[in-house]
Amino acid sequence: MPELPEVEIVKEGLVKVLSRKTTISEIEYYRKDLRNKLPVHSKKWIEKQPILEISRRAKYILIKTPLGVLISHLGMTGTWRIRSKNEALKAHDHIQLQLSNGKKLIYNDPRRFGIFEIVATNKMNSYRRLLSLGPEPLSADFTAEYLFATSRGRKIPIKSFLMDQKIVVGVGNIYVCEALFFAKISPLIEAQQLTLEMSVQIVKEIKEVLQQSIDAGGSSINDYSSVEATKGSFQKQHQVYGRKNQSCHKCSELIQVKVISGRSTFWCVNCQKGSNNHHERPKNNTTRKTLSSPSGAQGSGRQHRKIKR
DNA sequence: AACAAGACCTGTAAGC
DNA sequence: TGCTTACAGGTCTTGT
Repeated sequence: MPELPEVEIVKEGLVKVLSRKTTISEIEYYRKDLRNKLPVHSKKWIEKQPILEISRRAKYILIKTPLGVLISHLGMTGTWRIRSKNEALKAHDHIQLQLSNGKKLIYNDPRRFGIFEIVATNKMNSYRRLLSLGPEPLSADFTAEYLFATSRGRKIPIKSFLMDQKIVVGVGNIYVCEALFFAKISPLIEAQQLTLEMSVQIVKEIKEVLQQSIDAGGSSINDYSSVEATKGSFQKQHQVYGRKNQSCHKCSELIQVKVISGRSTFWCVNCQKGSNNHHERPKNNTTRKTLSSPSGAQGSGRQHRKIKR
């Protein structure tokens, strides 16, 4: 479920609930593992300790105390929510954090692709999952020059390249499709075919689409929601993701879908160049980003919600 | 080293 | 209606 914008929203939700004053008084598990075995002995590094900082690195949420850092990755279906008074546990509620102010935080994760680990604070710099991650896409380190240089000699599709967390973090299947649409570049071209000019476009559009999604509260498809259970709305602005056979908002061509390295990939063969797909017709670009104007975006009206009788 | 494909899980929706 | 299959926001491992 969660790419960088969604993880960022969840992290902000945790910031609102936790602080130096409000600590985690107790960590409780309702099963013994997610993707990793749940940490038992190191719980004491977190429990009753002052919260120094809550941050995000890539798709990981980090809750730092003097002794330990609690690490949460949401996998595909992980959520954190506040458990209201007398609320019964639900299916797939795996972890509960009792807070010093009486509130309870619940981690729910049907598919259990998530991660929940505790690392000694003084060993964080050698924590394996954060080693060899690429730059944050919204940081100044993620530049066109960097993308151009790292893509030399790489034959994998640009789409797969951008989803490689060693290259750049936080970009997943939704936002890579969206960013490539705005950059007008086919997901199929080899990474090494990028020109510097194309790199400029891609970097610009990745930053823009991620920031706009954060501003919209993320994309809520199926079950994603924030800690306070609010839904994001960015899915309403998706130009290609999840829009198979619907018409492109820019040129009306039908949106294509193809599996690339195991993930469904959506794009417009007409707007996105390099699909070894001929016509490069310089479409008169009247509608650029319909994004900022909620009035635009509609196009063909119907949303990809099922209306099943 | 680089790349593709499969594995890990469960729920939901589509297809028959 | 009910059974079967395909697919889902992400890593991580295995094999070529």
